[in-house]
Amino acid sequence: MILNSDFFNRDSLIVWKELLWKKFNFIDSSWYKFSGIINEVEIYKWTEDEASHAYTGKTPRNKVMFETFWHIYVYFVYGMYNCLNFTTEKTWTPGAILIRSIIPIDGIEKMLQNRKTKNLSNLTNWPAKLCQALWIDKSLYWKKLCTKNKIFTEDINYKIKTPILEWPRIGISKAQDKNWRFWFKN
DNA sequence: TATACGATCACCT
DNA sequence: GGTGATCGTATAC
Repeated sequence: MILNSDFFNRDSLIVWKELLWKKFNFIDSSWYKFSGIINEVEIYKWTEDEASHAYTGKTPRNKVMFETFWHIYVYFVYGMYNCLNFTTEKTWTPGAILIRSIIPIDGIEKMLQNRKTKNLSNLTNWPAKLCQALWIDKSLYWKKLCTKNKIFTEDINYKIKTPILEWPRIGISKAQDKNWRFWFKN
């Protein structure tokens, strides 16, 4: 079952729980298919979250968080990396879930090529590595998560068996008291 | 118009 | 464990 607008049009603190163990699919411009199981996320939530890009208000970069849910928010960091987010929560309520890690399923050959590595365990297990492996960049900004756009999330009826771990988010200097990073071990 | 810095990673010791 | 790479964005002037 493909996850639709109703799935993302909810509180981020609810969406993340159901997003773990879902399958992320991305088919690139040459119809090459990538996919993987989402196993680590972080939540960025208005308005009480100082670490969120949306905290200080709407800007050209973050406006997709304000104006949509069920869409892609890609941003560029540290001069060389991209990070992938899904927007959540109703329009004008900016929320996003950062996809920090997936367990690769389809397209592993090309992921290895894109990342210039032979190390499987090092392939898609951090946000910027994930984008390198799948060649995700700002061209996906504001795309809707649906099959027509060849980028979507899918419920494949995995039952969560592994305990979910909560932890402070990574690489931020503000709002470190929030345990809004969630993941499970492979 | 100028400046400082970040939701990071790879490579070095 | 420490550091350099590298540039879009926000913010200050």
